[in-house]
Amino acid sequence: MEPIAVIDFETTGISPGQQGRATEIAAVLVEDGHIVARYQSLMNAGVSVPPFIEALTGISTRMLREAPPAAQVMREVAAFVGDTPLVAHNAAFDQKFWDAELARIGLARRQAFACSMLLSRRLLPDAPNHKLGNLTAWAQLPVTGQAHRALADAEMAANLTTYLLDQLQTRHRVAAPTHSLLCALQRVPKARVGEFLRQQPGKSAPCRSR
DNA sequence: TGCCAGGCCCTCTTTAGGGCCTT
Repeated sequence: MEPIAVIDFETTGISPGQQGRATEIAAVLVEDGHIVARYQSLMNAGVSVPPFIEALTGISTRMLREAPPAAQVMREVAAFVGDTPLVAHNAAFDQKFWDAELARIGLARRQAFACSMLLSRRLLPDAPNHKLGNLTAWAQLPVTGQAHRALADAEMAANLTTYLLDQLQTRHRVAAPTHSLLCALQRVPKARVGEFLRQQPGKSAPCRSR
């Protein structure tokens, strides 16, 4: 599969705007199932961190005061990612902040987002739920650090995405899944996932027992 | 004044409602 960039934001709220700004971002580049590069930074958008968010993330207003400006961080992470296709867990959330923070510095997103949460709902229906931390534990993937910090969550989402790609290849015998396939799969109604996967071209031969 | 995210997904649904998931 082509390289992908998995990103994760920490923010002051649930939606961009006056009450919602990014406080931290991480991006990891994944090639051939391995994380090959990492970017992580707190960012100072001139906002205060609500007590609930500080308790959740450990990120305080004082930490942000000492962080580089949000505009500088977004320019750096946008350059780090380039045109690499994007992935995030519950990508609708991260996409909103990615687009909003880029717009503040006059930039626009150039690539599509795939969502590891929508994909896990389709490919891991037996999981007890689809929270990132719980999926990581359920699939016995590595614990990458403190949950609700951007780099740890981005690495967990990257590991989960690699796991989902492995499921596509070994369980569903899709020979060469692409980011475009992930974007299409996440929009397929759950009841039609099996039919969709059976129709994929380039499937490898069925496994034969010895 | 009152509201305050929003798309996905399931079901005791479809002329709707509520939980999930992200911070």
